[in-house]
Amino acid sequence: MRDDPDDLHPRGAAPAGGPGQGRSGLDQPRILAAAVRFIDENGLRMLTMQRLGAYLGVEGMALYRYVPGREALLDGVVDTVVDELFSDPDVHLQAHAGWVDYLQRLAHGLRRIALAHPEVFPLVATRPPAAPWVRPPLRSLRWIESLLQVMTDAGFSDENAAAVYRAFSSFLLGSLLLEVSARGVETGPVEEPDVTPTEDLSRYPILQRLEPHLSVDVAAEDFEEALEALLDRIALLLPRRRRPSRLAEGN
Amino acid sequence: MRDDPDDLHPRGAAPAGGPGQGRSGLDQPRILAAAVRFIDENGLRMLTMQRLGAYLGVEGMALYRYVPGREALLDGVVDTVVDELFSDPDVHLQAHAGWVDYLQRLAHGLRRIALAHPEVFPLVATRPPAAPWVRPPLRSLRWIESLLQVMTDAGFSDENAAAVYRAFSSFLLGSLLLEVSARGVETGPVEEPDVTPTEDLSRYPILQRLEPHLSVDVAAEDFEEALEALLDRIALLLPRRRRPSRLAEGN
DNA sequence: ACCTGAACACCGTTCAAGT
DNA sequence: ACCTGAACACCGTTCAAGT
Repeated sequence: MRDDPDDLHPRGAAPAGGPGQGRSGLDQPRILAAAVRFIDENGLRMLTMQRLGAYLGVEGMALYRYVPGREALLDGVVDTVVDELFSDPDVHLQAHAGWVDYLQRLAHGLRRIALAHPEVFPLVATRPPAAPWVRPPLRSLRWIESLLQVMTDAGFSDENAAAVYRAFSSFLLGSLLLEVSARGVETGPVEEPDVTPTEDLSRYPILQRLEPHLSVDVAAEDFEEALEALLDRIALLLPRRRRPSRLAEGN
Repeated sequence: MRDDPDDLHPRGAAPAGGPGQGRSGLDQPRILAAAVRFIDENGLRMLTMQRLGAYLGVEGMALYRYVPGREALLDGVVDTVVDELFSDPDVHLQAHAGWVDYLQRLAHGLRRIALAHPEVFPLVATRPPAAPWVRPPLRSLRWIESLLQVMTDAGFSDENAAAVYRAFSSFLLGSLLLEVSARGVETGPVEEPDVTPTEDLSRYPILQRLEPHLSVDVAAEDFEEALEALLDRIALLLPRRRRPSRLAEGN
């Protein structure tokens, strides 16, 4: 995934930058933002070059002047959404009160993104990364650098910092994908009122009994608990010196 | 994951199937099995009705006699792959030596499936579940029932059994999707030898320094460790009575 | 400079027609 | 009973032509 925004709009040699550049004000960032909104509103399956064109008041072919093709468009959508982290006032590349605070803010920032764009997140989760050491969902070189920086500064070895990045990615990927996929089925695809209502549950008595417990939405609590458990586990990697006690505190 | 569309043929199989019901021996299970093999060999992006037809020695439209459409075909592919759990000699619905053994075998069974079908797994992870309480990747009612049965039999409350199912799903989803996506980029899409070799790493000094640690494949070890940590966390949910000590032991 | 019409190869899907 | 040819609506993509 490209992380260099300059690479994305290579408009060389500053053009006439006045208010009226082009009739429709088409533009790569504008197209990507429109694509994100389109997916949010209509679902990924509805996104087609021609429909996105119409959404922007233009024929589909016009987009090819700004985007190399559909695949690149999807990559751009993923980058656009992940880059919202940079404008999240509660998440900062630099300022933080220790690695625990940093990872907590980062995790919550990514959760906000996933919940704001539930139809986009599966794309964030499954698009093949650009390099083997880029792990979804934190697929931005700047953020990976930042995380590794914070962890090594906090006293983690290089190896452990890398392990933390992997474990953190795995946690976020699992938690958030599970949450958006559960949310997605609530507001599911508008189907005919199933003739076989929810499949025959009578063959699964335990499932039937626990159904209330399984249907209740405790995703937020689950996320907090799993995050705390992960942070505790990470803290155990620190050299013995002065490991912050993280058992039972109230965040 | 090939990108050039020539020569998409089954590796060893004769096009005409078994003893003759119908000329081509077409059949829903046979079509689904062929689809799985096709995706394994050519990647999900290459799967089209016409190519799958050709793969089976038939025109694409012939498939519509056995499968309602492409979406249903993909659902069937997911089910087919997950159902491999039933024929895994190391995983059993009933026989097991306690819940820890059960969850360990189940986790490793799903990991084997993910690694055997890395191109299918993203589908297992992201297809919208049929019901809100079905969580990927363990999206089989029989297995959900089995897991809940084992956990409640082991003394977990209904509520905790449900929480275990969610936490277990989240762990598997994150770990396995991360692993197959990393594996997928190793054997990535055959691209032109990037002119900008791996993007400009010089702007990310920590990333550059830790690159060896990030590139090394320790997915198996990471999986074991995260699984052990999860099992420890689950054990804490048990009533105080006689909780098996699970701190520091050799699997 | 920017957009559109027309064209091409391919897709999913339906259905009458063949065997 | 099972498969195919032909047809339809829609895709992604290219490119000459319009403005």
